[in-house]
Amino acid sequence: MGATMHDVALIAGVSVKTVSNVINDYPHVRPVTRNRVLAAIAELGYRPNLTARGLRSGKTGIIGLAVPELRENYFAELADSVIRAAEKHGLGVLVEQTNGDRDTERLVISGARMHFTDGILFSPVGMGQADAPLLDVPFPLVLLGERIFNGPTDHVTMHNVSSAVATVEHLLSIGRRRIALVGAEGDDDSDASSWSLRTRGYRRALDQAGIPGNERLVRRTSHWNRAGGAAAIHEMVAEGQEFDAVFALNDALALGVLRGLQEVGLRVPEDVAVVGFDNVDESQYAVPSLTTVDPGREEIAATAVELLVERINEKGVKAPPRTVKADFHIVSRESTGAGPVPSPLVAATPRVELPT
Amino acid sequence: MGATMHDVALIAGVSVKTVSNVINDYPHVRPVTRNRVLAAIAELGYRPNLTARGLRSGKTGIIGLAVPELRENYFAELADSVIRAAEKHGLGVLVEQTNGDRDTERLVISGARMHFTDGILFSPVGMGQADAPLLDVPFPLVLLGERIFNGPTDHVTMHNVSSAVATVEHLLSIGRRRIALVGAEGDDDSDASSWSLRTRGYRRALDQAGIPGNERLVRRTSHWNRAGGAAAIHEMVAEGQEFDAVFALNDALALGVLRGLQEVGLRVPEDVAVVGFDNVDESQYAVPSLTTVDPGREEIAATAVELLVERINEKGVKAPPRTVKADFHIVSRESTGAGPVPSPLVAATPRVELPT
DNA sequence: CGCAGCATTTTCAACGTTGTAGAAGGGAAC
DNA sequence: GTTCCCTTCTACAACGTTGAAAATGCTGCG
Repeated sequence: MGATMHDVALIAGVSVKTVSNVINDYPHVRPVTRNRVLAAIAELGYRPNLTARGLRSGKTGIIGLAVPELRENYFAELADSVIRAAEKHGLGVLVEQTNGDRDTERLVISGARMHFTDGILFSPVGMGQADAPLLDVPFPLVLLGERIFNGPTDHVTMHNVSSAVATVEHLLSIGRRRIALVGAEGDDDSDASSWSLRTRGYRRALDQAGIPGNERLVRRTSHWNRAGGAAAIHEMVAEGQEFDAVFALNDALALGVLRGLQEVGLRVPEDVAVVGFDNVDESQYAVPSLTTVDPGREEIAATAVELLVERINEKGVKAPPRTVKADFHIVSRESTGAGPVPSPLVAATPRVELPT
Repeated sequence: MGATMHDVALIAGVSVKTVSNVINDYPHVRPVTRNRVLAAIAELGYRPNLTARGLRSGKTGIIGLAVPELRENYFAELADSVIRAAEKHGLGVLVEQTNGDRDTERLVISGARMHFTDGILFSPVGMGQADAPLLDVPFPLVLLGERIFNGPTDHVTMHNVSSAVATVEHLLSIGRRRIALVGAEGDDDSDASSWSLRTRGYRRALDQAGIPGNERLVRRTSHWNRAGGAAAIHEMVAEGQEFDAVFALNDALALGVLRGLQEVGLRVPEDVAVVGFDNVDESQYAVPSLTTVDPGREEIAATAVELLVERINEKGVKAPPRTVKADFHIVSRESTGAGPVPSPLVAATPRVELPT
């Protein structure tokens, strides 16, 4: 197919190593020689074979990103940010979809398909805390999300509890007292999943405000999508529950909540204020625009890539695993009564936490 | 880092080639030997080095996908489909973002960063028909979209004109006569861009119905996003234009149109029916749910991957470039009067899908 | 017993690149 | 003039794998 270094060397009348030296900016090459080589490269349209280079160097310049599904807005936007962050390090990103399926996730980190990559950013959804030992893999791996804590790898996550506290405080500050939570996944919020952590923040904020919790206002949903959010509203209304605010555990749920409220004739924010979580692009275009928690997606992506690059470059160093939590803020929009201009509200806390 | 074939050979007491033979299921290996090798592989946790394999074989098993931005729903969903299609062929997908920038797009197909891939799926937005010659690259390339036709490569695209005709016919069939178009990008629709083709379909359908076109109802927008769609509505209303339907050239615009209509107090679909284009996931959850053209994204992705795989595997064959257009259908939902429950629908060519 | 025919395994070279070692050439210092 | 150093360039080997071809050993048959 393409010309090789050998062809270039032949035309330029030098050794292949000299061609290599020119390409890699080795200092001791005479300008005359350099130009001759560059001319030959141009003439042949030569491009270095990255596979061969990768074999020599032991690196490919590619990192893997394993997420559930790109059609979920949050992960598409995360991938977008990761690709941009990786580009700054000169890295390409190979995207793998796990569908949130535990077996697929395990396959991905088994390295079965990922051996072309220098390391992997992994956002599990199907695997849980019990699978933590499986993360002890022989290649650089950075964990994203909330499914597994205190694993053997670096971990980038968000302030789930404190941002949920801040969210509820925001709702309290605009006078709401009967605040529903939409998106619980069970009755036991003692684990470290997103829903549990955010639910604990919700309960803590109510406690601190001296407001008695109402378990009828803590709604489970079959899925974290718009249908789930809308269904939760219909259920609560059918039961005759009274509420003046909804904290949805992600934006997709919140958008469904907005739809559900419209369908039952409740006004937002006059009758019910709504807050989501994730700050996906879409939230700012909803009707009304959606107040939401920006969990620091850009920062999460940039940090994750940086940690991975460090692990890749200092392979020998068996430094202890690090955990980083991104700063969050609440983006206040129409669904909680803010004007059309978004205004950041609450800011966050320390970033690096050492392993416990 | 990892164990090599050589290590396995040493432990199993065979040559490296025998290890290779076991791994590649070469038939003439004694079961005893095979088992010994497999045991050694298991013991060492050996994984073949794909880089070395790639160097030998000249292939990497990775294809590139170059799209504008993953945060645009359509491209996220396209990437999702492409990754799934590629997986069926045992291929990984390296995703590159061009931001729709012409120079970045040219860089991507120059092969500067993509040399690790066996071929590229390329969805240009910044480049245009004039850049067609640049697509004559020395590696397999499959073109997606409408920016460039009759180029030197395989091309997968959609039925822009006829699906736009069908869309307008759908609006006519429910009694609408003053149909606005939102998303034009200029006055000259003679080129082959998405907007031009769809706009020509719009005009043709009106012509065929004997309805005089009203250029005041053909609206340009700064961007194909929700803000652009909403702004177009506000402008038309401010100008006092009368219209009973809107054909938005993509779903993002259509969602903005829905918002704009609500803001000015027009009901959908009673006062104004709305149709979008793309059938992104989001469209089915809008309020009201959005009637839209499904341009056959799944089929486009699967076809594009297949064409690329063929080119990769028959590299010598300089077969003439092929063009494939995916089947489309119109998905009828609430924004044109379809109820939430499957109801009588207006047919479109060549297929119609019932609302979900 | 010798050899063809086959199953099994090995040796060798190659994919395209880069690190290591060192050779060739020129100039400065003695 | 000799020695030493510096610049510039080259030869060789190696990264881990696999195709081609050759080597080994066994079976059956004349």
